[in-house]
Amino acid sequence: MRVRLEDVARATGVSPKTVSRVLNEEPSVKEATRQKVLAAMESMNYRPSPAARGLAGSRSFLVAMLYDNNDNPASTYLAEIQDGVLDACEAHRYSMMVCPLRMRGQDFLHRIDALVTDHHIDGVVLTPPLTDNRKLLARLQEHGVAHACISPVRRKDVVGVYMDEQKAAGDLVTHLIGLGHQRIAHVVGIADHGASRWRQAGYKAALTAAGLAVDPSYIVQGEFTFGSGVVAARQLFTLKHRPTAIFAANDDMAAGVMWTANEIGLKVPRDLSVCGFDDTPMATQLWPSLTTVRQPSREMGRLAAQQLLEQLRGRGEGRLVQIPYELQLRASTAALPG
Amino acid sequence: MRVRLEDVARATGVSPKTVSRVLNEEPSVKEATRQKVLAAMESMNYRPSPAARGLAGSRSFLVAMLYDNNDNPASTYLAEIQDGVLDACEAHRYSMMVCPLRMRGQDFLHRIDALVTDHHIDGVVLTPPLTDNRKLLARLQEHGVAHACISPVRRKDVVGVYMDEQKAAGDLVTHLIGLGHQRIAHVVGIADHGASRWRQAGYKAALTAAGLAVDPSYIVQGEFTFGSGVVAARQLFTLKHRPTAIFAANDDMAAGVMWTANEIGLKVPRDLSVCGFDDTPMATQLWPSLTTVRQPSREMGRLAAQQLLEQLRGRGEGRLVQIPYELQLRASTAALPG
DNA sequence: CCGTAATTTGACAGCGCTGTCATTTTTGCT
DNA sequence: AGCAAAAATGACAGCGCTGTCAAATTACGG
Repeated sequence: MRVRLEDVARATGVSPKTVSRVLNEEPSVKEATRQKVLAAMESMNYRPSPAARGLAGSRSFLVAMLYDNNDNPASTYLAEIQDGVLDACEAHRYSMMVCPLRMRGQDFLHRIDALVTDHHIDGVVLTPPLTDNRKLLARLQEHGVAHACISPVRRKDVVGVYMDEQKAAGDLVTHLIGLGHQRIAHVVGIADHGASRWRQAGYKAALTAAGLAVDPSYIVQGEFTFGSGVVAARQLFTLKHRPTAIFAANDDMAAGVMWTANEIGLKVPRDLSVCGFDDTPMATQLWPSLTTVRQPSREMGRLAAQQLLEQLRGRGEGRLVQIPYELQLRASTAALPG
Repeated sequence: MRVRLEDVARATGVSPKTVSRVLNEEPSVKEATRQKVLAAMESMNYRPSPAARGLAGSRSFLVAMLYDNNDNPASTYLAEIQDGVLDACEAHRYSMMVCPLRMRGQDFLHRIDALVTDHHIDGVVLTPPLTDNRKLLARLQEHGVAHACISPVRRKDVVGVYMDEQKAAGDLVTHLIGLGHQRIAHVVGIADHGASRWRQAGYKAALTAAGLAVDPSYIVQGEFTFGSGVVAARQLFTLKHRPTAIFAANDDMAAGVMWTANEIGLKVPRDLSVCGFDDTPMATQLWPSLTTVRQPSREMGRLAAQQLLEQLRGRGEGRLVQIPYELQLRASTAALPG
């Protein structure tokens, strides 16, 4: 049979309530009692029932990881974040649910409501592009559900992690400029994702800082997919003055660009430098290997969840942590010949 | 405030127990009553509390998706399966937990115990290579936890989905033979994974069927990773009679092979045909695009979960479904010149 | 050594649902 | 119409825990 809190109480000679107090790390328990109870829990291998705790108490010890299922079909990026979130949850004895949201249409707000009323979720971790959705954030606020964001930029009043993507993108483009490139194109991500905005801003800032003009015909819209990278590249390759370098807003699109270069017989990096963003596993598996920006996704997931849990514990704790990025200079970028 | 079962009961003029019966689709409820209750549930927007149901009843409406975290760091393959499983769960109003298992050492069995005692899991979906682990299966049996497998081959007494991987691998190799190749090498996956065994068996069978000898020096061990593909390829490329075609047991290793071919200046498919297995997104993103076998992972996840849930509903229902595979003949394989 | 405040502990009800078993209603048949 | 069997419903306790509030214990100052 299952070991219950009551059993631990009997074994220790205290009331169930006291055991409950120890379990929940409430302060008003004498140290000696706490030790006795903890020892008994340990030796009896007591494991509290999440269902009972959720039903009786105000907390469910459940957090959800939310992601957009429309623009992110099964990416390694999300899988890594999930891994990190799961890690942090386990460390704090929380459970995690994953919750894909179809962000087209409005019914995704109902899913939030369902999560909150059905499962009494204690908090959520938001991944881009959900972090950019005002309505979503507002609804969470309404429900009083704590949330942490994995965001491309700093936000006030929000805990989680962020990376200075604009600066990272800028550094990448500056690197290209340093290699002698002047005609540098940019493949933008999905328009209303913050990530697209900030990466593009970094691209423009770097050009401007180097005294180069921002040529609108060198900026083409993509949608973060391999296919959209192909389309964008084809468009860029028809330009009279073909770019000598292309910065794609993520690795998938960069892969599309490289694929298209192959298709029309351009040699990377001899004829064209290419760089991406994210450092997905693919980056090192492409030939030539892809210059990109490393996002430590797993770690970001872990940290975001950790901040969330900290906030849940202390109500008010939990910070917005900045994650350092790291340029990965690989074989897909090279000095402009001549 | 929350709408409870009792509220629905009061509104309908029946006892709570009857509403419970309707909720759980128990047979002994008069059709008229059922309709009344369902209508009330609908109009009051009643949503049962999973915590209460789990605590009071014998079912938790929770299934877990188990995967091996050691040999599968955040793959798209698993992400797609997870997506499918989640899909099926939602359709049946079940919740899903994800549960990575470190299959080295024995403590992963404790994690199973924990899942069962803590969360009262109703069933689990097993992904390879967990499906090959006898101890794991035995432990699940012990706990009386239903499970569905996503397996490379047919198994008796197990529900889930399977694909005839041996035949698929055979077809792929037969295709190479048809293109005129005779020196066909094989990069094997992790030794104790069923998938490795069956794919290798298919490779050998196809050679034998075509009257070709199986040359042990053409069979090299890999471990399903890109890096191991690189290592394997380097080894194969040092052979006196270099193979003209390489069948890698999955796409990642095939990518490694292609990368290495690039490295030493071999042109694919002119100098070397390469094929993989799985049809991950990468397959179409490589240059040249990779010939491989399509595994409909998402669908497999969905179906496996569906069979599991069917079994849970009917206790005894639930089948082992065969999934058809599909050869994807792409640019990485070509006829042997001369 | 006593009174008062602070600390620590416990009694008890109840979270929202389901299992068990008793009770009522309906059905089928003579 | 009348009876046994089957079908439908309900009463009630309790799943394992926590919130509330009261009781017991300890600490402290004079």
